[in-house]
Amino acid sequence: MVRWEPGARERLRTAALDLFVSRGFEKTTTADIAAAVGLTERTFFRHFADKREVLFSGQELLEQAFLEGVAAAPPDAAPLEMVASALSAVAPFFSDERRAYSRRRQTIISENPALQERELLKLAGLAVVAAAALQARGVPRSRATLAAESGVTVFGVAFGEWIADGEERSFLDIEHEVLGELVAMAAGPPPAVSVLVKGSEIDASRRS
Amino acid sequence: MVRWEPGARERLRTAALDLFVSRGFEKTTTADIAAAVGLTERTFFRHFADKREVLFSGQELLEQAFLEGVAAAPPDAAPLEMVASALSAVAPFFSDERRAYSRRRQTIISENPALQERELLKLAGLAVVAAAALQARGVPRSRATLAAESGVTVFGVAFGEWIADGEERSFLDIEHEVLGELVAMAAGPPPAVSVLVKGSEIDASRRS
DNA sequence: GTCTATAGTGCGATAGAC
DNA sequence: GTCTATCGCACTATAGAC
Repeated sequence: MVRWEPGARERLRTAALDLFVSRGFEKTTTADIAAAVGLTERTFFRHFADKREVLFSGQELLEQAFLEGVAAAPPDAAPLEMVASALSAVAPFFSDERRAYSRRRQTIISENPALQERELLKLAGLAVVAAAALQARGVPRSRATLAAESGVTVFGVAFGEWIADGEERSFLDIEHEVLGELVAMAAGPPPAVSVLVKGSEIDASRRS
Repeated sequence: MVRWEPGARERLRTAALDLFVSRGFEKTTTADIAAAVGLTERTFFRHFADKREVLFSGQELLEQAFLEGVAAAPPDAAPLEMVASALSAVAPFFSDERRAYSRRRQTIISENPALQERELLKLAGLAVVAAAALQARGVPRSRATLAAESGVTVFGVAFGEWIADGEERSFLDIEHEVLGELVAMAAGPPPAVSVLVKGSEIDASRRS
């Protein structure tokens, strides 16, 4: 007789999501989750730093794909092209078979501010590693940060559309459509932007 | 003799920051903070929903300024021009006198992931209200979201530069420089982006 | 204002795999 | 023997219920 079944991590993850769906996140205790797979609360915390983290595994894989995407862009690629490449590289994670699971998971997250916080932190982490990768390819710091954050914004908006009710386009298609929209938006207005501050009109345009 | 001194909220806020700076965020308990201003832990929680929130008051004012900025843009303004206007509208919050305080506060936040999470949630909230304001001015949902998120990205990057060591430019100047960089970056590469997915080159360009 | 549930930590003990 | 996963227990702080 084995003292412990293998794959405790995975079992905890699936049990947690099931419990969150049926009872809600806050009404599920870490002890509940552990008990559901025949483990103790203490063991839960050896696998996950905190209760929320059980919903956010696999982040490292996303980051890795993002990095590989940046690296895969052609040598003379502009920052936004590297970002586009990174976006393409993560698309395989969001296959049609995964869409139902993602929707279930996102329902839980959208109901809990604490989980939204964690999600935002993970996205921010993605931007940080992407920015580092862009810098490593010679993009200046400020521009690398901006490009990486924009990429993550596109990723987030695309994800939101991908799991929307009735949506059937592929994640990759949506990503590139959103990226195209971002580029079009930025290209739209003239570089010199005239704005209103406290009622008085000023010229806020800059040439660097 | 007064039964309680006025301005409990403010006193709690300043005492909290002082304690966080001297002892660190995690080693400061909510009871410590309350005791420092002669109140009970229970009172602390009547003023702030949780321990982290004590560092994030005044968010409503920022949101309001952002909204007013969007509203102040000319009737025919493009989405990014409304965003530029919103960015200008929040600049007065970040005067030179405030810079030292902002640096102190940010040091604490950057040392604590839990605080970063809260900060990200607040920024996301800013994007949500801004997106709603843009939609109210006729910008389509997807584009409004994208513009609002980009605006918040610019705000965040600008804030990071504003509190950087040795930085002396005004917040408004930095904001518009960063916005200009975003526009330049988007204008740079051609709309058709060729990317690599899993080793095989594909054409990911889209014309909407 | 008091009481209590839950999250999360520290440390020691145990049991199997190698 | 070492390494790793588990358990058990005592403990604090947060946060919400009463």
